[in-house]
Amino acid sequence: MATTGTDARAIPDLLARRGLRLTGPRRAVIDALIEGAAPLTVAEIHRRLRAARVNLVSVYRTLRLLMDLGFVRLADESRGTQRFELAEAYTGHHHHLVCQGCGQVEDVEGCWLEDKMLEALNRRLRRARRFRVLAHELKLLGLCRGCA
Amino acid sequence: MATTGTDARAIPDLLARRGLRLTGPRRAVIDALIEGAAPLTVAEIHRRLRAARVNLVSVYRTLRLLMDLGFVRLADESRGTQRFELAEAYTGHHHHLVCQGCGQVEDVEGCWLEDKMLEALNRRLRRARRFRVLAHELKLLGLCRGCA
DNA sequence: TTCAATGCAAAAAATTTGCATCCCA
DNA sequence: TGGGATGCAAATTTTTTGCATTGAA
Repeated sequence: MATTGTDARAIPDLLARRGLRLTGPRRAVIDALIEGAAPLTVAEIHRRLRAARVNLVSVYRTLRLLMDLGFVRLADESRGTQRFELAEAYTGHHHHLVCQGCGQVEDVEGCWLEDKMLEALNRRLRRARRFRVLAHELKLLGLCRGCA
Repeated sequence: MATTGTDARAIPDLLARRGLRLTGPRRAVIDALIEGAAPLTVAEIHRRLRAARVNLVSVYRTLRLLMDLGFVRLADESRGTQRFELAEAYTGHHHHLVCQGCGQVEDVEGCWLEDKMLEALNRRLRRARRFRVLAHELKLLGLCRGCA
């Protein structure tokens, strides 16, 4: 996981400051996202939390909450199931390597898209399509070590 | 839809040439993908086919078949449900505008990523991560006309 | 005519909701 | 202690599978 940006370990405090309760399941889900080195599915998070005996439904509910608060985002799911990761404020801007063999997703730090190109593209889409670009995602598809 | 590349109307013939049967549901799904100006969900395709009385299961099975044959690809689903579009051989290389308001997906023709940048990136990932890049997807997230 | 393809029903997988109980603030 | 959060069960939604029937070649 890219480690630029704010420290995600502050998220529990931010939750508390908003008047929300800091419970075991919530701490556990946040920890799993911090420790996970890449976007995780609900099932993967739940599996990592089996020691904490957290209910699957609580994983779903906590992720929804963290999404609504902007701490977590949906990192594009490559086959059917959704994958979640910390918001870019915590991970830093990065992109994804998606293995077409096993479906695993890895992060790649940084961004290779040139600002000038992005600006020109945004202007053009704003004018020609009336679409306002707010963010971008680049996904590199291919084969990982194991699947090559 | 970008219209560079081979004519997708040849797909039925290609199916037949492979010894597969050209049935009503298959023609209908292919037509829907050709006429649809952007990646479509199974539900959207099924809705467009209600006049032809095609079973939902046949939509799923036909899409799977077309995927396996390389005529169709999974265009990244932005929220839960998968979206399908014709392979790049038929649509031409393009990227997607995804509205964060309504979830609708539009195509943008062409590619603004520079070849040199892509090549450098591929070399670097091959060396540093042993990941072999075969394709890329760029998604521009924002707000469409209606949702702005 | 024949066997692949379809439709219907039902199973499986993924996600959400209702409600009684629990426990953080 | 009170009300938000959890867990369990059950409902929804999305996708897949089994099997008898149909229809394209």
